[in-house]
Amino acid sequence: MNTSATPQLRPGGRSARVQAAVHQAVRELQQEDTDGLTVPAIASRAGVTPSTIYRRWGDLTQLLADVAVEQMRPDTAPPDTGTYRGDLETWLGDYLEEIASEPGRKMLRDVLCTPVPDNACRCAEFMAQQVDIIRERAIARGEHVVSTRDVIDHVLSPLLYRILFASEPPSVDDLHHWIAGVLGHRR
Amino acid sequence: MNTSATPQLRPGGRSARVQAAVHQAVRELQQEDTDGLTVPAIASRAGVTPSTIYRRWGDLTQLLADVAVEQMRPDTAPPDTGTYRGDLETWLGDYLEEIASEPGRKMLRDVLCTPVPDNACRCAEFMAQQVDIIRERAIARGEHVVSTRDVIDHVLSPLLYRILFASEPPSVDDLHHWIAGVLGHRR
DNA sequence: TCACTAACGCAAAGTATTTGCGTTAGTTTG
DNA sequence: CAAACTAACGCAAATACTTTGCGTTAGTGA
Repeated sequence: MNTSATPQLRPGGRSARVQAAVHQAVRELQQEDTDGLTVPAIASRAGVTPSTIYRRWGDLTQLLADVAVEQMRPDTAPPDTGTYRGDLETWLGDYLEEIASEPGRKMLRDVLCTPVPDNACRCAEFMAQQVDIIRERAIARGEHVVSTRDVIDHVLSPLLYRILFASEPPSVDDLHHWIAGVLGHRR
Repeated sequence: MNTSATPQLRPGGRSARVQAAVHQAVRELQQEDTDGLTVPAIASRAGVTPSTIYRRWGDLTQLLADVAVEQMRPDTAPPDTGTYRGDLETWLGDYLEEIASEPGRKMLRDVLCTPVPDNACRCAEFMAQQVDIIRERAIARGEHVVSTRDVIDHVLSPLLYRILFASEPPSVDDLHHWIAGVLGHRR
């Protein structure tokens, strides 16, 4: 029932090994089978029994959400292009490309579809962190910056709205237009 | 397998009655049971067999998405408060309250969690229609308006982003701030 | 080392999902 | 209007997934 990734180290805890095996099994099967992604299949691949997965994650959707959140965790800081605007355009461009792809959209759905909102929050924190890194770097350069909140409200939000609700993902031009918008008006 | 609501009228089609019964059963059970919302339960309540539902909708998630989309369809035009800003603040305020509630968030999840993106698109169209009605009314009054696209990008998008990804829904002040933002800057 | 606790494996029981086949209802054609 | 046609439906058997009780095992603290 523990959907979080933080293992509580009480007497009988043995979480790390099983969690790693199950997560890896999910990632592998997601690439191969595309379709037959079931708890028994994951359990078999991970070398555990289905009941282990059910007891630990509850059901398939929560396991998939857990895996998706981990895959969304940034593994590196946004590339430094030398300017605030350049950093935003580059990182958000890469992010757009990644999240607009079919596996990317699947990951987003996996995260959003769990009844517990915690997973989506963690993704939001990841994204805010990246925007913050870009912002701090710009401040160190002496550039004029806007709040991370404004970047999220007026660039990341429309970007994700389009990907989730529209039939076509936003273009890079849309993205640059939104960035120009937040950089243009003050606060 | 026909997940859309438009019934194609070929020889053996008999869709309308069963669809209505199943949709109503889902809505009833969603209020009562909260939890035991299964295909067999829905089928029993609707007076059909489970196989009917599986053949027609594929699985529970697609059925729930279909029902959620129908519940999101606006039944009335946004109230006319006399001004563009007032109409936006009132309709978006009501919308925020509705969609930030637990059943509202559940509906959003149901719509977004289906692999076929068609459902979410229809919801986006519903929302755009409402914003457009408000806009046309303002134009008829001779008011200065902004594009529906800008309202969606800079008001609706952050609103939905917060509801989906943040731990707290946006406040009415946030909403008014976003509306003031789009009404303030040109285009 | 020993006691303790939570997680795990196993297997049986309980549900949900899929599928083949016969039947029924709605549509089109003559 | 009647006959032919087609897709959806009901039924029931087969399959697959999920839940649960109980004994065992591995990690933790004393």
